[in-house]
Amino acid sequence: MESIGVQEPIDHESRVEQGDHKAVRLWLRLLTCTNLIERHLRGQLRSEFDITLPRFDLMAQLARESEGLTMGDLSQRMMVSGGNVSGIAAQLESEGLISREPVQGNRRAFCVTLTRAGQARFAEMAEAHEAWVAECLGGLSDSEYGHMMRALRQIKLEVGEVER
Amino acid sequence: MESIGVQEPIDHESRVEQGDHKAVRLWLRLLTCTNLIERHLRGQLRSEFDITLPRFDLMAQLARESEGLTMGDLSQRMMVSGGNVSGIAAQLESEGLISREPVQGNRRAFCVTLTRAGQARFAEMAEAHEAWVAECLGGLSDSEYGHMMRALRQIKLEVGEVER
DNA sequence: AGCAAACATTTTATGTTTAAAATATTGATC
DNA sequence: GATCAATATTTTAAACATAAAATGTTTGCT
Repeated sequence: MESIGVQEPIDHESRVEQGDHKAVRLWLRLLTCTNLIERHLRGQLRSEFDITLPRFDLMAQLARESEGLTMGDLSQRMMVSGGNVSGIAAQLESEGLISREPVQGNRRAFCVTLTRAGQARFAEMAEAHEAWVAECLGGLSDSEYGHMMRALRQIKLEVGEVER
Repeated sequence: MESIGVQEPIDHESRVEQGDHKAVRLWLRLLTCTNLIERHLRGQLRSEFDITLPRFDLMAQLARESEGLTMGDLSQRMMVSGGNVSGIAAQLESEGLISREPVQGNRRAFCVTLTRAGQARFAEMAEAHEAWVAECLGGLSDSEYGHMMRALRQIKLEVGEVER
């Protein structure tokens, strides 16, 4: 095991110099935080359930839609490329956690759903996942939570504008 | 959770339940936001300077340390694995943007620095980068900015505790 | 019907990222 | 001074990610 950054955590954010702008400082802190949590969740999923974050993510999307989703839907919701979804889905299918069946009336598309085994497996994982996230983010007050949610919504809108 | 009584009050149960959902919602929003910005910056760096985000990040770490950094320092500060830094540094070195020289007194380590060309190149990119970040995050009020910075610092601490 | 454009997915090539094993060096201890 | 653990880096294998080309399918248009 390599165990990076286990000791004294020197990261993006703590090395920022005074000359850097407010926005950059916020961005680096945002990035650091997200990376830390993502790394933690990835490690937990791996050690507890021997699954990767992208595979968990795909299953989570399906768990919200009992009717199933097409590959394209998954690509959109997971915000990754179609080719990527193909690969991840192929693995989950080979493990028997999802199934891909033809859609009647459209022979281009597949309808992807969780198998019975996939549902059971996901239920276990989701409970643990929720607890891990709560450990990381549960310490915020209601007010802090509200501020964060509002600010993030605004940021999301602004990035959308910029991309246009 | 403590769960002292045999019959748990419904509102306590549901409060916990709700709290957990809250944390997950915040996490998903945080992740989405960060990914959106990261994707934007990655695209801009690619189209404007034909460089990837990890390469830019490595150069940014070096730009802050005129004395240079070892590969291990870089790994820690970039929060990526050592093997990853090896690959990225090899590319930047072959492009003449960084140099890696032996450290006197420690034949294991390398001292990595920006070359003259690397400094010039980074200066250009950093200016554009700051503007792109400001486009995404500059719309927040001072108060919102402060709330975000405080909340993120707390989250960072909590994740650190959890990892221990 | 014929044909072109759009759609849904997979394949391919390339590159990033990680974990783990491998290599080599250093320092401490006996 | 021999040995062993810690350190610094590279290499390897597997998973993930993207863009772009390829493969089929559907729809609309004439």
